[in-house]
Amino acid sequence: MKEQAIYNKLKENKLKLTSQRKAIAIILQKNESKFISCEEIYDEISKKNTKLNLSTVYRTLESFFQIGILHKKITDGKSFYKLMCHDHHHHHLICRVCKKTIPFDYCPLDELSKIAKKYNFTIENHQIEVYGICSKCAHFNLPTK
Amino acid sequence: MKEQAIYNKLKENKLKLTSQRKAIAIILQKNESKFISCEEIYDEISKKNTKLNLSTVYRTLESFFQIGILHKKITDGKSFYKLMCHDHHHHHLICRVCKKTIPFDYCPLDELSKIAKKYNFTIENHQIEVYGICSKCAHFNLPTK
DNA sequence: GTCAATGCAAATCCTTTGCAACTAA
DNA sequence: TTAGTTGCAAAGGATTTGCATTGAC
Repeated sequence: MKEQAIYNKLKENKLKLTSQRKAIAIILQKNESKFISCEEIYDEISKKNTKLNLSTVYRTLESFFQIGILHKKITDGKSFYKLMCHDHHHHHLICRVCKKTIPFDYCPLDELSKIAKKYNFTIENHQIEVYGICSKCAHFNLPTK
Repeated sequence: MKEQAIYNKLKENKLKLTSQRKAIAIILQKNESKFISCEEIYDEISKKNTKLNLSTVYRTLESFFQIGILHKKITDGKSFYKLMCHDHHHHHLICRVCKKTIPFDYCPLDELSKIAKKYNFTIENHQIEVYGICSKCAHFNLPTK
């Protein structure tokens, strides 16, 4: 998702384009390929230029999420966000060391729908996540936690 | 998982069988088909008979989880647990209203493994969860959040 | 000018921890 | 007897909130 696309989305949703939101959007873009936490974003911005408050980061990420430009994901009781690449539907391989995500197209939704139908269950959404170690981190061989 | 099986597991792992752990095991069994939170377990026990402390519940569930008799799952920054039915590998349809889980056998792990191989990614575990509304809750028609 | 967004500090929610007292084995 | 468990109260981490001030439109 490009910077301009983000700004347009904000406008569409009547959210003002503040300097803080710009800064956050830029960090999100830089990390387009991985989930990052509020704190990481906060640190990366405040160690450089602009001053901003942690709660602003929380509020901003939450509104970005609500207008549909972010993926959100909670691990170990902590929230992580990632820019939508609003292309096609996909799922991820997620490296537990570097947190990088590798998207893949495969999705067994047809199969899942059949199963749901059998139980009269109405699917609203689904999550398929494959955790492990990416090739670059393979040599670290860190313990699971 | 039966009560006795739980007690055996405790013994195997040199965990003492205390009255608190018994009480917690019983509640877990009563709720075998759904994920429940520490607080729910705590409430259900303390409103009746035995007195016990919330931190005991936290500690107990965590050790139960560590010896492999519980599934753990974090939603909205809150932990939920559920007894393992230590049968075969499976995934769940999860009702967002009543939190009930419907297990199903289908698992596309072969397909996921192929994908992982392509990226030299080593799979450690995977999660497939299908959220929605079960047939019993269908008429509630509650908003997503 | 107006209303939304921000900073700040305090509050909240869930969970963990230190330690002394207790209890299953 | 004694190591593992518990209760209690206090601490911790992540996130949220109230409110006065600021800033985008």
